[in-house]
Amino acid sequence: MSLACATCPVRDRAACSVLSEADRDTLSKSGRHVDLKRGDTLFHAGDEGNACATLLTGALKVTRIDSEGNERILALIHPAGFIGELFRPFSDYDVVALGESRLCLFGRGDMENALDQHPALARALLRRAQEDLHASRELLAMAGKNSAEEKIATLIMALAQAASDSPCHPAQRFELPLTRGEIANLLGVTIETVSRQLSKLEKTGVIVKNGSRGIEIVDPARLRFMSDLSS
Amino acid sequence: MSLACATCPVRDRAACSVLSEADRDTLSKSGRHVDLKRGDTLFHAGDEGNACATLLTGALKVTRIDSEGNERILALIHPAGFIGELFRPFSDYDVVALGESRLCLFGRGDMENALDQHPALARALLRRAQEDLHASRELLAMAGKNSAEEKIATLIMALAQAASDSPCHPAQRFELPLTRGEIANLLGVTIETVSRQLSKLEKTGVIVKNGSRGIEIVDPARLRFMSDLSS
DNA sequence: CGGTGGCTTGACGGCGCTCAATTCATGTGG
DNA sequence: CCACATGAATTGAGCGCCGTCAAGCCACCG
Repeated sequence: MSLACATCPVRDRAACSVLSEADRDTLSKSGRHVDLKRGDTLFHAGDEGNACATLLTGALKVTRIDSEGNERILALIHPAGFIGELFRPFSDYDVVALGESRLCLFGRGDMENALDQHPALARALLRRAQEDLHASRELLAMAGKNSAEEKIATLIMALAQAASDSPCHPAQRFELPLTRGEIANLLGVTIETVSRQLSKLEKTGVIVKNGSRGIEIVDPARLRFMSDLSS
Repeated sequence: MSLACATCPVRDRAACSVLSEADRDTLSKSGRHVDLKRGDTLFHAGDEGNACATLLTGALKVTRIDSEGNERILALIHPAGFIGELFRPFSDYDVVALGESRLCLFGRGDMENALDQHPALARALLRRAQEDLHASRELLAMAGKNSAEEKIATLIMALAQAASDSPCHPAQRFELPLTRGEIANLLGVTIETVSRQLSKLEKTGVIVKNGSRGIEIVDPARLRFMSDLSS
């Protein structure tokens, strides 16, 4: 079952884009597509990590259950992202779809073989891993901000950026891939605080809410000022 | 100037440990040792990232200055850790020594050549990157905990673990590599809160303070309970 | 129609931030 | 060796943001 790399929505950005046409076709023979809907689990914490995947469309969350039984969201995965701990016997996290998502799934062994045969692929994955690390540190910086207002503003900017097709400026209107509870969890605040902050942003004319998930950014400058990103 | 890999303190754990004796010697010819003392900067944010390094002894912090001019600590590097963004034109973070530290420094070009010639090295670096990612997510989980008590307890456990030579159990006595201000910064609380929490831990008989940096863990079980790590 | 899950809004109290004073540790010059 | 300066750490007092608890709203669905 060969994959249609030619029509892949992330063919220019995913790790496999560094391979030649021929090599990519070879690798594609060992992969397959997987479709998930919101709430579907791709990997369970504790499973043996014998698969990895590239996200084509949709969004995923990486979570862990802490000792009190609370879910903690530790990362978001966007299209072209790579998931899979190649070097641990077990995966440490749950990976769950936040919406309709399509992935390109590979067996661990196949991927490891491909890594050995194609140094360029190893470098591409290394690059991805460093980008993930960067993203995680961004998240850490966001979680460390003192006020809830700052956290929410920063997250909205980041999600608007991710929802945009242009890498340079954020989408003006978009749908939050996360519920209030997930936002709260990610930022380390409560649902009520998230809800209040969003209401305040709407009342002060910075955003407009469309239903519970839709966001329209009315005053990007002020939003950016509130989040004051250096990056 | 060849490096003495044979006596390297992290020769079994660093990325280069996957190389054969001969290959490691070849790589070592292009590297050199660097010694830093507390406060010395290894990389500046904005510098062109044309070097990378493995930490042999000591500890480093990875920081960024936010738009308000406050330092934010985003990661700690312990011996055998690898530093260097191989795929970005500029480094995004400052990397500063927390104490007397020794590193093994390589030029970016040399390292990239080595990566292409030795797939095993690329895989080792990929593994390290995933470990860094894991550590960053641990930090994120810690920063997201609600109470300051939990954060401090978790950090002390983690630092005790890092200070121990045994991978399974924490050191009973050790020196904090961080000042109160750095701890506060890392955890997203204030200096005063850190100080108060440490005093409370001492008053309740969980730890004993030796000077401003020394920590002795008297009741590891209670400390672990307070931090309730699942990992 | 009632039930369910997600979201919003309000009232209240506590944890931690702010501001401020004091103590401690360290190094420097007389 | 002491006096002093300097910076870090500790401790206290007061207040504000946000967490907790609770009630109500909205959309969707059986």
